[in-house]
Amino acid sequence: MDEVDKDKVDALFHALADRTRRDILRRVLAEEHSVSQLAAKYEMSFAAVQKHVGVLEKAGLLTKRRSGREQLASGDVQAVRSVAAMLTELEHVWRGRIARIDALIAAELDSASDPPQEDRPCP
Amino acid sequence: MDEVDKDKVDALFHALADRTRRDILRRVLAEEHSVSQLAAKYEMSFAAVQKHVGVLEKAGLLTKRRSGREQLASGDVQAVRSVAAMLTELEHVWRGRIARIDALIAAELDSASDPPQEDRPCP
DNA sequence: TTGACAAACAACCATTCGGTTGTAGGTTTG
DNA sequence: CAAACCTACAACCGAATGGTTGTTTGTCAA
Repeated sequence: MDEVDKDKVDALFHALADRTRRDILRRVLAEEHSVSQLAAKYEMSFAAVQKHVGVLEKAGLLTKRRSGREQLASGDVQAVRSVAAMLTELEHVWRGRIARIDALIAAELDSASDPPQEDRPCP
Repeated sequence: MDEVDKDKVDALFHALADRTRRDILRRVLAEEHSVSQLAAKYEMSFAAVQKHVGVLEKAGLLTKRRSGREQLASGDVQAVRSVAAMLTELEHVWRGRIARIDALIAAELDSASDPPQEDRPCP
């Protein structure tokens, strides 16, 4: 994976690592909102919400479009999917481990049913 | 959602928002590793890697088990799945928006094929 | 028993983060 | 035009983050 890609992934997860930003993302995925509309929903300054929107935008999780004097934010489901895909890939890594463990167990069972071997004078 | 849950989610995404931690998680999902084994893979101090492992552990993304003088870390795929599930839920929110838009369009097409209405003296 | 290795933990430092206030510019509306 | 509104942005502040070094404790091996 490229350095730039890693920066992108860092930005995506970091953007999602704040509850206010996750809430904003949920709203703009469900419907377009102006920054003011969003700011009205939270007990913090307009500038703070504006910054959160900026972080989500830089991460690519949301896009803005101008409409008169308002800036309308809309969630980008593709970016959300790309994050989900990374986690799925991690799950595949785990599946590989389980597959290897299963193979080991199978090999052990096999050898247990094998004909007696020369180095087994134990009992 | 509970406050404690939000703390948990914050911790999960924050833990994933660092490339070194994502790499560590990939390794321990594929196979158990001692902290020393992990530390050997990165160009940073043992203590730094130890901290990263600690962050992943607190987030619930990995568990440690003692073996002699080593501490073996193993990835928890359930935690990874829970994060993926949250993103899927976000995608569902977006689907709801699309469904509503489709409904609107359908309604508009319907009214276009409706019999002429009283307030349409335009042409 | 004495080293050598693995881990935990504390203290410190520079940077980033999440929040604030204040100022300035573009757009509607009266 | 003037007033109100929406947004952008800079400067600042306390807290958290990611890294370092150093010390301590527990475990294995010679």
